[in-house]
Amino acid sequence: MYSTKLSVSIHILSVIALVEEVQPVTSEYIAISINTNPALVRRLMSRLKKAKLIKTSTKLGVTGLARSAENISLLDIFLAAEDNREMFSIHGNSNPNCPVGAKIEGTLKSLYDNIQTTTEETLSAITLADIIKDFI
Amino acid sequence: MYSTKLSVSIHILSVIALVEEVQPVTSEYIAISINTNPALVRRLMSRLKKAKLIKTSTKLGVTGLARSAENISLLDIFLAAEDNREMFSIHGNSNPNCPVGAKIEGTLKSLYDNIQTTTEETLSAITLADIIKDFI
DNA sequence: TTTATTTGTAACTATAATGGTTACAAAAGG
DNA sequence: CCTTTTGTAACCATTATAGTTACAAATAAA
Repeated sequence: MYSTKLSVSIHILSVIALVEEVQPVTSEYIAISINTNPALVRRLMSRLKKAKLIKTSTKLGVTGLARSAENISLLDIFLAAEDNREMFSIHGNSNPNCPVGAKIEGTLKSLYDNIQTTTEETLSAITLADIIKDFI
Repeated sequence: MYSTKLSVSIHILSVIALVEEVQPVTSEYIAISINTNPALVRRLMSRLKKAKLIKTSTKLGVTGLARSAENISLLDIFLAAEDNREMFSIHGNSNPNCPVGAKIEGTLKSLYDNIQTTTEETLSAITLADIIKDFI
């Protein structure tokens, strides 16, 4: 189970998408909507900025999305938000003197890689624009 | 990121599938292949038994798969192994006096439900038989 | 040029989950 | 009966998460 980083990032981007036309938004403004504290929001903002999803400026705060909501996919947000993006963990250290132990890591790796690819394709088909329809 | 429970469960089931014809297998035998300790194996065995994937008996150990490897899907194993099966966590406690905060939980829930369903369909298309081909 | 504001980040804390381990009662084959 | 093995409870160490405080650096605007 992944952390709430993706969920909170979607929340952050949604608030920005809805307000960017009107005014720059600060981490404090967003934090009030999420009901958490500004530093936590800035930590995620920093990731979103590095992933080129938002524009920020000291003194002004977030000045807007770096791309249109139609061009930001859930996969983009996921890749920006999560450190450990692999869905399943593989146990290491299996016994090499056993037919299963000797090959299990490789087998699981290629198995999981395929599943991961399929899931990421699903994520890339959904955009921020799809999501914010709910809030308008 | 999910725990290694699915990976270790696949390992356990693979060893059983390969050896069941010859002899019953004990948690200790399996633990040696995984390079861990028998209690950890039994903890997972207990789940696999409750999910009706394996047959066990005190004194003998694991007496075999409860169904053929062709009829055990990765989804079956996943559901048996993991407690928290939801892929993404949702942050609670958002501010209801904000258009986004008021609806975000519901929006994320239905969004994630759809993604989850798609991923689980992928898992259900893969069987234990597919996996153990690698070990034979 | 100065000032006020906000980002960006480091450091620390509490809590929860994970993987690992020991221990032992209960079941059951032989 | 006796021996073996499951099934489970109770710990422990480690790690990740979410939350929080604090502050230097950047910068818009007066």
